[in-house]
Amino acid sequence: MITDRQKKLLKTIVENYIKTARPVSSKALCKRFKCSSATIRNEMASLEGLGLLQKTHTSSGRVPSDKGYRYYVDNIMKPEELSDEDVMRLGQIFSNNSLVLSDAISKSMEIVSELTNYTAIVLGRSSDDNRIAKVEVVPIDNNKMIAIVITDKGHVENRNVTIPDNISKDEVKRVIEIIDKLIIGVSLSDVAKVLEFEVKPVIDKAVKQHEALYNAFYNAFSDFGPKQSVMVRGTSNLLKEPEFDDVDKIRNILNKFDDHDFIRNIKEDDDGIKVYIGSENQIDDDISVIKTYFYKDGEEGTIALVGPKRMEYGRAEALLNYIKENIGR
Amino acid sequence: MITDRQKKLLKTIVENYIKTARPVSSKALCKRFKCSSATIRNEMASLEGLGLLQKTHTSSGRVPSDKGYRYYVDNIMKPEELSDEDVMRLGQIFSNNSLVLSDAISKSMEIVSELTNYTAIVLGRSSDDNRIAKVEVVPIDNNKMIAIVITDKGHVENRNVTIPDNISKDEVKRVIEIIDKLIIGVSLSDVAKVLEFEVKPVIDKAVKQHEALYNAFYNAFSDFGPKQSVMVRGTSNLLKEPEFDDVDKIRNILNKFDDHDFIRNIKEDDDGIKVYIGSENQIDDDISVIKTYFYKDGEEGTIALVGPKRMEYGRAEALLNYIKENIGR
DNA sequence: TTATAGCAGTTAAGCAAAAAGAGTGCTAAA
DNA sequence: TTTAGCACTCTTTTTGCTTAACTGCTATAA
Repeated sequence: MITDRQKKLLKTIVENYIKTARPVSSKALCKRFKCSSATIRNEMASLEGLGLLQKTHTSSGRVPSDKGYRYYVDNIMKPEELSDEDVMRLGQIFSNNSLVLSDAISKSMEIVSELTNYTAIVLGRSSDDNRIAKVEVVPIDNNKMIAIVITDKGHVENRNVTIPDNISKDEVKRVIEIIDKLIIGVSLSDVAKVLEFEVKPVIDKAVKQHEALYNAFYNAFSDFGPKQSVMVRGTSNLLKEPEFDDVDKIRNILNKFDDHDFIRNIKEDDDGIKVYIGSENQIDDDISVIKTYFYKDGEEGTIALVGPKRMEYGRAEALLNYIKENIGR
Repeated sequence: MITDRQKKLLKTIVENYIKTARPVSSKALCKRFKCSSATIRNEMASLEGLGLLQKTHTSSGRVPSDKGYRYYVDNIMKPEELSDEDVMRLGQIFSNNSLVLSDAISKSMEIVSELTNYTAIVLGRSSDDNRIAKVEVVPIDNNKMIAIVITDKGHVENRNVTIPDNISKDEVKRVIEIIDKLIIGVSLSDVAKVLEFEVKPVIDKAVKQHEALYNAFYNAFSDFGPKQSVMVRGTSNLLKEPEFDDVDKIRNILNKFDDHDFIRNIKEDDDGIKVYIGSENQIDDDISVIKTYFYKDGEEGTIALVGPKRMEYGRAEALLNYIKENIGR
């Protein structure tokens, strides 16, 4: 078990290290603990024995281990209040309610990245409970139409439809009517299936140039599935931190940020705010990721902050929490 | 004036340096020029006198100066043919014609970034010749509607409209009818003005709760102006090049990439393919930018590649050219 | 003129040794 | 349980030295 004094010591070391990025020496803590450096050293040795602290080399000061950060996050850290400035900056975004949800989230996370110097990630997709409420087809010229699909949750997608030559307007109109009738109420992820197995047979019977026309619409509509949008902002902020002063480390991290397949894996399904410290995430041993799931109006996804392991966990959590709550209005 | 042999020498040095990233020594060129290193040294000294070559230190081999690269790009380099692989990778994108134009451009530039290891930038906006062709308003629930605006060029934008409480459906309907009637044919950048000076007076007269309703729609519609979308992809690719092995340099460059206001300034209005070498661009002295303007169907913008000054200019130009031509179909 | 061989001079880069500084662990005493 | 003191360890910085890679220049040959 860990004593109260050890707990306080761990807290002080973690917070000191978060602030300064330098190993914390026993001497530096004498005043605060009103005892000699030797006493502190004894306690530090105990904490190291428990695996909560570590040294960067034999004669260095102490640094929290991953386990130490974990203990700090789980047992010591208290929820933090946002500063007035933080609230003010973010409030502006959410008070503008003509913004589409995904834009509001992106913008607010951009601001959080600025405020914290961490990298902000937003993963979004339309959730499976989006059902097609309306299909609108607008002709642009003889060969081109815009197909717009609106779901019951207010999600909008649009695609180009290229109409092959030598097809009468009537036939096009008939195809649109057929699709419109059969596709209303279908979930976005089922559109391709419904087109193939329910719409196609009807078109085959009712329309002359059925093959070409069907294909034109199928191409446009078949990819409404669960595409995930990816936003990564403020990568350079993160690199200002002193632990990222090594070219290879930077390259490695930026490679991951550039790899959208990798970033998509950051997806979080847990509704709480989760912290992944150092080796607990796949980015880098010096990095922590804090993230949470969100859902609103047929749009779901993950918001995440990527910072140094020396992250201000309390503040990061408060910021994510604020955004999450504002997403839910 | 520059002699033929000097021209050939400059060409060899530039291309050699582009390949190896190491200063080119006189000795290394003996074989190719069938003469002694001393002869090469004399010629190198002349080229240095003309400002086309420079040394990294007194006893180093030669490296092209900015002026040297410029001479190479303007007078020596020949247009390059794309390799079959390049064409194949890019062709896939443009053969899929249900992709919205902006997606096709983004995707193809992403691929170019992969192929070249340079950073790809796409700046896009709807051009001023987009006129509103259709306004569609879809109710989602009692308080929320989605307003969709489609232009004659096929551009689609959507916004949330939050309807204040205690307003009858009839009034909402009337407002939509008024807006729809007056806004058709208006250019996107004039929407805010038209709403204020033409639509508002009509609504004021015809509708009871005019103030609140007008504001709801104005908020949604007032920002259709020239917003510029920004895409930056493959930043980490660029950093693989050996000249970016310095942490401060990397930080400086990434800072610029993260700063979307800065990136927007990369905008190019010239229809040709332009090269900005080293100090000619604002990013970094070791960087070159190659870019061009594009326009298609009411969408305009800039595509750019950011690479080391040691860029394969011919190939980069060919790639941009290919994409530009395919945008124009 | 133009090209070449030879040589002195310059610089970067790598390596080892030395010196300084920051902290620790351990022991013995309070 | 706490503390003072001291030996020890490791990092960081500085310095000098050596090697290798080039160049510029000069004198000579074609």
